[in-house]
Amino acid sequence: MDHVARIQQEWARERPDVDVGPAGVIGRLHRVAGHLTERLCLVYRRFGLAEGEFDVLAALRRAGAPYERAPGELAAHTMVTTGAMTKRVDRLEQAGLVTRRPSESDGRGRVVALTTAGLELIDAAFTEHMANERRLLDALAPDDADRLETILTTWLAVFELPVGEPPA
Amino acid sequence: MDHVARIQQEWARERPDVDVGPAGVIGRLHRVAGHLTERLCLVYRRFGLAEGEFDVLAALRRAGAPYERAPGELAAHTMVTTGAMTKRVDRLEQAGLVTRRPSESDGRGRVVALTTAGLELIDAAFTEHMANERRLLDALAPDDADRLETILTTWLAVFELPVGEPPA
DNA sequence: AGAATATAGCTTCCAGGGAAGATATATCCT
DNA sequence: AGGATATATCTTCCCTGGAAGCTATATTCT
Repeated sequence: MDHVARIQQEWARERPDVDVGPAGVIGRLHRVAGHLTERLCLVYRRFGLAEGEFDVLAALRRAGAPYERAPGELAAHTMVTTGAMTKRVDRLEQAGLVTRRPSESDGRGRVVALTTAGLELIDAAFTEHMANERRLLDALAPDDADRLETILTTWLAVFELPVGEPPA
Repeated sequence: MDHVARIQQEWARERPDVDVGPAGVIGRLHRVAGHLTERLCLVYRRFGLAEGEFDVLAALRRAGAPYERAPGELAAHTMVTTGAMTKRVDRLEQAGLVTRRPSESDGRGRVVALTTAGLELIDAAFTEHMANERRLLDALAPDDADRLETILTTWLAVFELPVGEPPA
């Protein structure tokens, strides 16, 4: 009997007219996500990074050399608003991990780029980050992990590809 | 090919030395959780509530008549600090949905209680909230939903019951 | 009883993100 | 060409929560 099951039990007593079945899946999903985030942040912090900052450096690193992207692109990739991205880049620039310069092709645009220090930091942090995720996932049997990924992929598609992939 | 798969592909190109398999499950879990939160908040907002406020009212409602709990209890139930709870209760008190009075048995303690307006609001909101969760979950086949709950229960136990249930 | 410690809640300060608007540049249309 | 609209980013203000410390009350121990 876990925390979520206790909550469901209380609702069943207080509101027997309502079906609280779905809260079992959704409640546990949120709690698992929260615990995972907490554990992942421990590794980020060892490198002096907050979660959002790690995300930005990772998005730049994934872009490949010369490790550059526009702020708007970064915002879209990391699911935050451009206002939040401005502040993240401010902090990373302050820390000497990225630079910001005007775009050559578009006077409105800026280019955010990893510095050498930023590249080295994210490469080291990412290696440990993935090892950390591996350890966390090892709590599940491999079959369960596969099945979980399949089901989540299905569910995610409902939110992110609601009318089918564009026909290319 | 969803967003998470694209990210994995980019990492595979840039960092072929690292196994990015676990990011498939963990990344999708976080994204699904984020989308669910967004959808759930839409219902809360229809009742003028933020997520945290809904959680507090729900915790009070689940307690059963007379719908009272100590702030510290509420904080533990909803996984926030007592400082955050003080401010949530401030807002709910301001809105006339809860009252706050000194505890009779412990001079240090306070008792937070639903008002009639608070009780009516959370009962109406909870009914719609569960219908909303049901709709969201209906995107999955019933078998998948069951399997998902089972796997998440296993995983959650690793975080919340690390050394086994207390022997009662 | 009286001192030391523990507990409950609150206050203060700070960090992070969202929303809306401001600014500068680009593009489109006549 | 020139005005209207669109786009990219930044700025400002606000909301929420965390961390640490404060105050009042309880409890424990001598």
